[in-house]
Amino acid sequence: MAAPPIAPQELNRLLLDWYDRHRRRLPWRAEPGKRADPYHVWLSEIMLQQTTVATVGPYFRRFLELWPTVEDLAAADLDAVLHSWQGLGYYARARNLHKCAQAVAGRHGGVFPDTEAELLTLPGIGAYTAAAIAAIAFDRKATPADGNFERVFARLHAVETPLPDAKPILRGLAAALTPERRPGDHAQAVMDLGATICTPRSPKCMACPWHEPCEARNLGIAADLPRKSPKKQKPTRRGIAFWAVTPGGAALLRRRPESGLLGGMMEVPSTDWTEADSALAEAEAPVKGEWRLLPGLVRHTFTHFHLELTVASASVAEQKVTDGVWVPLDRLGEHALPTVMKKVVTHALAQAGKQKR
DNA sequence: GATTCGTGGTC
DNA sequence: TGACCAAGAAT
Repeated sequence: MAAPPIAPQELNRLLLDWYDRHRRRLPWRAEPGKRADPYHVWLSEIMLQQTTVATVGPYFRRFLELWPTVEDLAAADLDAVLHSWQGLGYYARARNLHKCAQAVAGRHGGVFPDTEAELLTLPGIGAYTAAAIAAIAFDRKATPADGNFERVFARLHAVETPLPDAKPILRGLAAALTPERRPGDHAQAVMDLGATICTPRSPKCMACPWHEPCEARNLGIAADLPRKSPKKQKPTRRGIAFWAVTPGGAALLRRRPESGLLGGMMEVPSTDWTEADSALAEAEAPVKGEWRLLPGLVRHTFTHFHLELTVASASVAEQKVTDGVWVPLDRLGEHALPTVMKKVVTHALAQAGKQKR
């Protein structure tokens, strides 16, 4: 049984009417009817990539305190940017953020380009983010097809093709509904709908402005869409982290390579992380010492593997190291430590402290 | 086109 | 407890 036909204009009227009444107040949004600051929109969109609104809030506010304009951000040290980004994850975003700020400050005199095509040329801005900035900051007709869009339109049209194969189909369906009038509000309306009503689990269909025309709801399969292709299971990698502390109370950290996993962030030196069992390999330690394995494990899960780190500890004299820096324990907070390394530090301090007593 | 890239919350 | 999930981009 096909759902009763409904004109695109009517769908859009229902959506915008709902949005005007239920619009979320978010730190990066302008007051109703006003144009948002493109710098704020860009910064928020980068932070929001694969990251929840609740997590982004404090980071967004902190970045604006530290760097009120894109030119301030462009003039900052990359280390300072990475440090402020610590805990947000996907650290390539922070490196590209800095690059992008420098491009905007340099090429455009601190003014963001206002077309999708130009935005797309900037570092860290892909198809989604270019469309989002064009629509939200400049009210241009663009379709930022994020996960919310995919879920909402998969349900509205009962698309049963699993993701990611369904992406181009869903993007087309969304684009067909993008209006000439208020395209920015339209985009934010779909996102708000996806975030608050058309949620992944237990969608609140009774409160949805598209309750009547939604094909998936009419079929009773709204909560089952979008379907997704099965994911590969994550392997477990293991390694030894070397916690070296001097009598003066300084620990050895080192900077990770600029690209790849946790690129540019600081770490407790460790062996490679491999799927093979890891024995205490003193030859791989960053400095010589009487290394002892601490009890327990540090567990952490990345996007595509589980990690189990065993921490080895040694008390050593402060010495020159080719690759690393000695950091006083009370100044660890000044360095850009990803969450997994904060876990290592916490575990090392707790267990090594116990041993001493 | 498939992989690589974090983290915290939720059920 | 573990798998899934979140306003994706780069390679």
